[in-house]
Amino acid sequence: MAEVERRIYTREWEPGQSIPNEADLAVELGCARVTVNRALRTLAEMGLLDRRRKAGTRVALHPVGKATLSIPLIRSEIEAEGKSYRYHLLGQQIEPAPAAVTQQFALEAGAKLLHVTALHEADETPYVIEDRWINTTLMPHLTEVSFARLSANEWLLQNTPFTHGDINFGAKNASQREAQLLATKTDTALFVISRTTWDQNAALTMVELVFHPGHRKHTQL
Amino acid sequence: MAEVERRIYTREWEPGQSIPNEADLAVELGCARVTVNRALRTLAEMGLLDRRRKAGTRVALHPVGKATLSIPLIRSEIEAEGKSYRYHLLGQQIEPAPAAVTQQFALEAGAKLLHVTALHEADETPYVIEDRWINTTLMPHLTEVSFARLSANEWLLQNTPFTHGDINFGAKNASQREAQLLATKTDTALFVISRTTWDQNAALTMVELVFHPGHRKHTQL
DNA sequence: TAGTGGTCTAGACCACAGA
DNA sequence: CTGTGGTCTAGACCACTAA
Repeated sequence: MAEVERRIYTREWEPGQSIPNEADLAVELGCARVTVNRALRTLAEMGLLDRRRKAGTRVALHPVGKATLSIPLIRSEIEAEGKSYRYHLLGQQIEPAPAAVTQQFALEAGAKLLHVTALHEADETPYVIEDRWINTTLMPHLTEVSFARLSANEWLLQNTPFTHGDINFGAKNASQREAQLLATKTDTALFVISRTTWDQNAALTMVELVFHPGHRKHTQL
Repeated sequence: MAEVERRIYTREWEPGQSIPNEADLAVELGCARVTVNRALRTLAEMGLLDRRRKAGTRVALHPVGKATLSIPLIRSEIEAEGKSYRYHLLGQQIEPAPAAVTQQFALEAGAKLLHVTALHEADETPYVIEDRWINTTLMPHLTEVSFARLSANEWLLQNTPFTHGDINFGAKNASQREAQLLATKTDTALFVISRTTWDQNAALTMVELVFHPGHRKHTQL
């Protein structure tokens, strides 16, 4: 793997260029084909190579960045920064959901769903607002859980298996209420993460996380 | 792999629980140990398992989301949406860099560096502002390249090998100039990606991408 | 120190997709 | 049709680290 990486890096193998097949490389490098396969597969996952059956392996044209973002619990995220965590439930009620939500959940317009809003604090200062809709038609027992102590974020992650999710990163101007909760001015630019979590084909929950001003999500390439 | 995934998913193996070791699993499932290893390694990469030598393999406590974001060329990103791409160079000059930049580049304050600003358009409407500083002390030949036709984004990605990068996602209120370029109002919340690219220990380039209002970066979990 | 995952080998068959 | 990567096997030694 190191040798192949070296050849790519030194441009001995140029971007777009086809490299020898696994069998040949194994002979040349004096190792088993499985070993070559493992190395090339890993490099392909890293985005340095493009592999296709029959067509062979090529050096990726654009060393396309693949950033892996970890999406931890909000509590873990805050504690990882060495700050104290505090949680306030702002509201938990069954109410008619907006169209954007019922549509994702494949329910008729105006269906009543569980709506949970909460504020997470780091070192006694507002960190993020959690605004969540939960599809109680799939999880009716959830109407009896109180999120006063344990956040919905945490409860769901620990108790609800899911198969996949959609995430959107964006920005929005703070509404009056958001500004108040996050101790900032109306219209301040806030970083927003929206997430929908699915189990098979059914949407379980949608959440919007509105972060305090200046918050940045960091990752490595 | 499917069988292990099933056991995790059905809670037959609960979060935090230790699962049999590779050798035992191989016997139980009637396959070779390497095959078990491959499966468990993949599941660990997906975040479903935690593996440690001697300590064994456990079901991950928090099915921690790992979203992989692809960071493509801006042109590719726009063309992938089926829109036409257009590029305008706004400025390209050697000038004293702000402290935040010289610090990252490990240069003395006030060092003169190449500063490139450009606007990328999708379907004739502003898409993103690219504001870039390039460490010309490492790439002196770059002072002679014109980015009038080909964006620095594209040129660098194709010509400059790098080992790693830092990415930050955030939000900012549009400055007057940004608002004008993106055809919006001052103070509108804009989604921002900042990236620093490194070769070994040396920072090559820093770029801030300020997207048009409403832009969202999407990915799957 | 011993148990676990990490990695390698030589050989084999298969599935896919380009030519 | 056929070359390529995808995957599997049985067996082996090693490196790390928790007990």
